[in-house]
Amino acid sequence: MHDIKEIRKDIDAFKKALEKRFIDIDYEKLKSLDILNRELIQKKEILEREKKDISKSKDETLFEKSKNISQSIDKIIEEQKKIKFDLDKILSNIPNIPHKDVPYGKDENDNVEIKRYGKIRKFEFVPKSHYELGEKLCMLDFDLASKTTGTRFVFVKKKLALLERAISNFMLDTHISKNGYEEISPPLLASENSMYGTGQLPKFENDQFEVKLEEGSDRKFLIPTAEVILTNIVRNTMMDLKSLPLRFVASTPCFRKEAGSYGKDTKGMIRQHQFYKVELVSIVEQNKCLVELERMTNCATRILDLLELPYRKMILCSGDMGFSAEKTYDIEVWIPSEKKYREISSCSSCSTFQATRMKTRYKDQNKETLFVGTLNGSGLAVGRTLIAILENYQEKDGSITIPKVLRPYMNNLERISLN
RNA sequence: GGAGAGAUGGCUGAGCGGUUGAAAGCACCGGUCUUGAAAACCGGCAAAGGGGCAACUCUUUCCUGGGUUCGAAUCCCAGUCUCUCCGCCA
Repeated sequence: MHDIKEIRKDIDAFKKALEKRFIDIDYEKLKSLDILNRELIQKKEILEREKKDISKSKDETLFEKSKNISQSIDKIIEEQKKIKFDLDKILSNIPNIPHKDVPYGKDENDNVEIKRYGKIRKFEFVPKSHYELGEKLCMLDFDLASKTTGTRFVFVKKKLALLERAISNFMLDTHISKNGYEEISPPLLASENSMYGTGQLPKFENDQFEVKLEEGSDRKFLIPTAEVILTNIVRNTMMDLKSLPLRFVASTPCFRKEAGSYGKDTKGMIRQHQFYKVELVSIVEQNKCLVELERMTNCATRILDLLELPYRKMILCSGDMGFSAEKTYDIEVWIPSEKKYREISSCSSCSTFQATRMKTRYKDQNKETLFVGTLNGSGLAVGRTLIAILENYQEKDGSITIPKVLRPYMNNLERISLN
C-alpha cells in the first residue's frame, strides 16, 4: 500500500514510476478524493473542538447546542468514511513501484536473462517427460487424482513420494543449517487480514481457495504460499532493531486456483492446484532489501547447485512482476523434454509495500519510526524440483538416478526403477 | 460443546463518568557522578491523521463495532481474540 502523503507530494513522479506496470489508475479521481477527504476532516475537527470546549465548561446552557453539533459531526463522518473507503480502494489496488534496476517490458517475453549455470546433459536417446516417466514407473497417477478430487491434482506414490519428501527435507536442512533460516511449521489457513497484508487481497481473490467455516465467522483462506503466513508473523508489531533481520523457512503445501491459466500446462504436474514449496521469508531494515534479495537468491540457487541441475537466473521485467514486488529474480531450471527452462523459484523484494499494509515498523538509530522491508522466495518449489530430477536424471530404460545429496535422505538408494 | 476470567503505551501493570493521553515499574535515550563501567540521582520518551515554510498547533486512539451521555478507558449491547476449569477428540 502506498502512502497517500508521498503520492500527494509529487503525483506526476508517482505516475511515471508506475507507467512501467501497464495498469490503469484514475489519478484525477485519486487526487480529488484525497482533497475532499482532507476537507471533511478539517470540518469535522473544528466542530469536535467546539464540542470539547462545551463539555469542558460544564455550562448547562450550552448542552443543547452540543447535541446539535454532534449531529452535524455524525453527518460529516459518514460522508468522510465513504470518501476514505473509495480512496483506500483505489490505493489498495495499486501495485508496488518497480525498482530502477527492473527492465522495462510488457510480459514474460521481456524478462532478461542474467546468467546460465550448470551443464546441460546430452542424451543419447530422446528424453521423456516427467509424466511419461512417472506413469511408467507407476509412481505418478493423474487419473486416480481426478477420480478422488478433480483435475490439476496428482498422486505421488512409492519411491517418488519418498523422493518428494527427501527433496523437501534436504532443502529445509540446507536453509536451516547453512543459510541461517529459522524453521517454522505454520498453519495452512490464513485470515483475511493476513491475505490483505501480503497483497493477495483484495485484488486477487479469484486465485484463492476460501474455506467455509461457520456462518458469520471471519473468512479463512488456504495459503497460496507460505509467504502469507511467514510474513504476517510480524504483522502489526513494533520490531526491535536488534532482532532484525529475521529469516524464516517453511515447507508447506500451497493451494492455488490457477484461474486465468485454463489450458496452460494441463499435462503433468507443472501447474497444480496443490503443491509443496519450501519458502524463504526475510524481514529486514528497509535499506537492506536489495542486499538481502541477492543473498536470498543465492540461497535458492545453492540448492540447484547441490542437486547439480542446470538453471538460469532471470530478472523479471516491469510488466511480469508480482503485485507486491519491487524487484524479482526468477530461477529457471532446465527441462529436457521441453528443451527449455521453467520457473522453479521466484525471489522478490517487496520493499516496504507489505509492511505498510501490515503495519510492521521499527525504530532506527535516530529513533525514527520506519516500515520494515519484506522479502520472499521459493527455495525451491518441491514439485517442480521433482520434475527436474526425473527428467534430468532419467536413463534410457526409464529409471531415475538419485542425486547424490539426496541419497542420505532415501536410505542411500541410488536409483529408482520399476521394481 | 458447557462454566468462568480477561484485552490499557515497546513490555509489565494502575485506573470513583469530567485537568487521564492515561499512575507506577521495566526497557530505551540524554545528563551528573566515575580513570572507565555498573549503581545512584536528574531529565526525556506513544501512535495515527489534519493544518503550517517553520517554531508549533489541532483532532483521534485504552481489542473491534454499535449505543447511553453535554462529556466514556470507565456504563450498556454485539463481535473478535486470549487464559482457566469441565467434556469430547487427532
